[in-house]
Amino acid sequence: MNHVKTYRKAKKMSQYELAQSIGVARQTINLIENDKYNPSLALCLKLAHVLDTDLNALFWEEKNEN
Amino acid sequence: MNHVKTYRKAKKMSQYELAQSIGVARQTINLIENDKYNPSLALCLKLAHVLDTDLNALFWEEKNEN
DNA sequence: TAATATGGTCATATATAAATGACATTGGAG
DNA sequence: CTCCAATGTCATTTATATATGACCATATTA
Repeated sequence: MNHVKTYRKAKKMSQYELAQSIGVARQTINLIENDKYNPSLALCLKLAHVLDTDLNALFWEEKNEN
Repeated sequence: MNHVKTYRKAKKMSQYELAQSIGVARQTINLIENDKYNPSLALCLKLAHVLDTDLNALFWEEKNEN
């Protein structure tokens, strides 16, 4: 689970607006939010910038297996 | 510029060893280190875990445009 | 009722990440 | 110098990210 949807909602953007603002298709945003696949690093970086956050906030999950 | 090579050297691993440890080809590591392309998020996450670091440390560049 | 905005999903096509095998170069160790 | 490990790079193939167009469901508003 990533946190794209949470950050998008915080900016009050629709999937379409977010897609437009980073130059991808709306379906791409939808699939990413629903973990249907595996975005490229370049796309992750664009998302982080548009959503005023960073890679870790959007995509990093700490492992607590010690 | 990403910091994969720096973190790999810190772990004293070769490109081949790093590639083996995350299940990709050596060339893939080489291309990523030299910014020849655009790895997937899943691959970035594996790299971060194997190199005992996180996404921001490897791939995030702060923008200092204020 | 209809109309619109948003989100989820499908099928098809294209661009590119990644695999594979090969070869050249570099640097260190003998 | 030779030998070898590590790296850089090329060409080809395969898997998949992404684009595009479409359709459906839901909620809201006229």
